[in-house]
Amino acid sequence: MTRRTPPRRVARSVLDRDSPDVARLLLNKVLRVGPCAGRIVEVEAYRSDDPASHSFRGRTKRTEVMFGPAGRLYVYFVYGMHWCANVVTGAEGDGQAVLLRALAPIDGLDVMASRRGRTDRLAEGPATLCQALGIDGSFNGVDLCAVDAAAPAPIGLYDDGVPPPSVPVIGPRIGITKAVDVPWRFRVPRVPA
DNA sequence: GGAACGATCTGC
DNA sequence: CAGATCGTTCCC
Repeated sequence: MTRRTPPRRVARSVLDRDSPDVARLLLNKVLRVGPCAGRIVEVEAYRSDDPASHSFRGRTKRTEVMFGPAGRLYVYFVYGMHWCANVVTGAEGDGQAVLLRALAPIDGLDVMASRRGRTDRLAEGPATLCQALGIDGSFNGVDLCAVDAAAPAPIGLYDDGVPPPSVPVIGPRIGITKAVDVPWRFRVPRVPA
């Protein structure tokens, strides 16, 4: 993937809208955590009026960040061993987020490979993505749209000029048991060349 | 206080 | 296809 423009941070205003819309916009954006970076190629949208969402049952200690302002990272622990990361979207109080499901690695491949214990499929799946980038609970709530001194490592969401796909692959979300037919998973299609 | 259940991944 | 493994949530 050729970088077309110098990377610049994604503006918070881009994220301050409905998560299914933000989900499409996040495709092909770049997430950087320390020395590692990758292009976002698969995401899922969640909303508070959505039975599959953590925010569906209202504000709790865990979902506090999800109800906060757009642009922060919502990190949660699941299945007793995995971390998953979301970008919070919408207005403060909305309880919306976009789950990051897969990245195409750009920088820090060696670090990612070391953390993953393998050299292929470095960031395919929400939990492996977090493992590859070193994202854990200490990253919960960090701001992706500005330098966050409280973050465990330099982190941010960037636009390097590569636009979202005009026609993303759309499908149902993975691993949920409610609202299983809602088509809020979005993926960058495999490009012809 | 206790139990059920995950927005998953890996290896068999 | 089942096991790993534990925080969060909800019910008694």
